[in-house]
Amino acid sequence: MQKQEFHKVINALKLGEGEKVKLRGWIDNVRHQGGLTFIDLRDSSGKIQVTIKKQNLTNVNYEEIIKNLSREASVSIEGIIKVDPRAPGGKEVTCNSIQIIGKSEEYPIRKGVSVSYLLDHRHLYLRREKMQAILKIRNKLLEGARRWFLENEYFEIQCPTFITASVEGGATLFKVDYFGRKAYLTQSSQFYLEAAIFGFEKVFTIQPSFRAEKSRTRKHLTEFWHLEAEVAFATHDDIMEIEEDLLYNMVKYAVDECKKEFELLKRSNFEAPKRPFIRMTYLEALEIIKGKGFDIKFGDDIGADEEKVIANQIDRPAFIMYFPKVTRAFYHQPHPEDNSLTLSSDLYAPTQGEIATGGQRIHDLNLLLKRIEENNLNPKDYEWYLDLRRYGSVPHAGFGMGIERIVKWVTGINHVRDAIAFPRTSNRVYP
RNA sequence: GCCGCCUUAGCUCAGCCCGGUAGAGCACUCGGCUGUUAACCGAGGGGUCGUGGGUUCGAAUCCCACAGGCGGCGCCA
Repeated sequence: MQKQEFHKVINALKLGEGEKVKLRGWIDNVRHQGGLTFIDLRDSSGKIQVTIKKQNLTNVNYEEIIKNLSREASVSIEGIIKVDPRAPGGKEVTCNSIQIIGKSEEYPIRKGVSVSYLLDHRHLYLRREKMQAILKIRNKLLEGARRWFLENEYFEIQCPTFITASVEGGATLFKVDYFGRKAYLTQSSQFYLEAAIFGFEKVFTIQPSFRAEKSRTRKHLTEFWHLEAEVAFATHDDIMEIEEDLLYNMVKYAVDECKKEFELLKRSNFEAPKRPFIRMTYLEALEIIKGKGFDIKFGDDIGADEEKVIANQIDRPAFIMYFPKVTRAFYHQPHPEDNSLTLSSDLYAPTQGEIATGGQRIHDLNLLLKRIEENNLNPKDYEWYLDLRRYGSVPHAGFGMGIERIVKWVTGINHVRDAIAFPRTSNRVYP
């Protein structure tokens, strides 16, 4: 298309009475009124009402053009800004000339359609204001994260999707046929990040992880975006401080940059979390949960109902520290004062629950081998990972955050599948 | 993997308990309307009631199986 000067809707709304505008975008809604037609014109920046009056059109005849003004048709228009209290937002465009760029068939997205219908039509639902707002906030959260990593001199590395060994012995991996060999889709880049710290020291990655669990919850996807970091010489305390500073700054950035989007989601009262974040031990968490009448004992995992107890009573993110060894994967560093505990923590967001997990990794070769055996795993599966402890091993720590869970928390939506453009769940790989 | 609910017009649902072969709203088509905000008013077209089997003179309706979807648990980020 020839390059032309068009206004963005957001800028058109700043102009005064009588100023000329050229706009292009999509018809969000249309209302015919005899010789008068209203369209809500939408572009990537917002919506504005355009009035098309029979006598004002210079380029085509009115009856001919309104036939093709269906929802989601793409159009370019020229007109004049008019201040009018009857228009949404107080301003509208009186149209002088209109051109249909692309006609639209009967648009399937309407009020009152079901959740599964919207998921089947996600490729079209994506253009609705609500989805746009969520994804813009997601975008700024990720931008905020990258800015923080850049300011703090981290190295961004990209890790493989095809892998051979599991990070968490237990979690279910997607199996793929790799030219006749068995391979899997990655569930975490942690081991690769650990390899990268020997040289880069502070590294991070933002890429998808895959879990072949048929989870039917509002917080699980089979393909989710995983923000992971690993830091040489860092302790468990250091890594919590890093998680806190990162999370605070990425949320603050999104809140500052997306005022309009938060307003649209009716979430203007959401603020960047207060600091410092809460730090409580696993044992303290158990006491709180017991206090609510739950029967839970040392060594038990914190289940969904128990997680809610904690999530609903915190006013800012909270670390739950020092999980028992029996609840954690083999690579976690034992607590120096209590060998049954680990130097690890889950990070909970208010009302949401777990959004990140981090901790200190075992850097001693013999201890790591011992833990592999205790977990009935085969050391041969972890040869290259063990190698990292053979050549200048250093204490180190890292964490992983679930991007969609953070988006869900920040935007207040009630399912992670709306926190990503094209969600993948156990029974959805389309569109 | 387990538990619960749902599946009837393009979409959202009513009808099912107490069996007699279907109805509303929205969308669509046509007509009307110069101030609508999910516009409105009038008319019209549109359904082998998820699939298979069973009971019955007769099944959307009762029974069984299967499939798909949604919600929750487990698992986790």
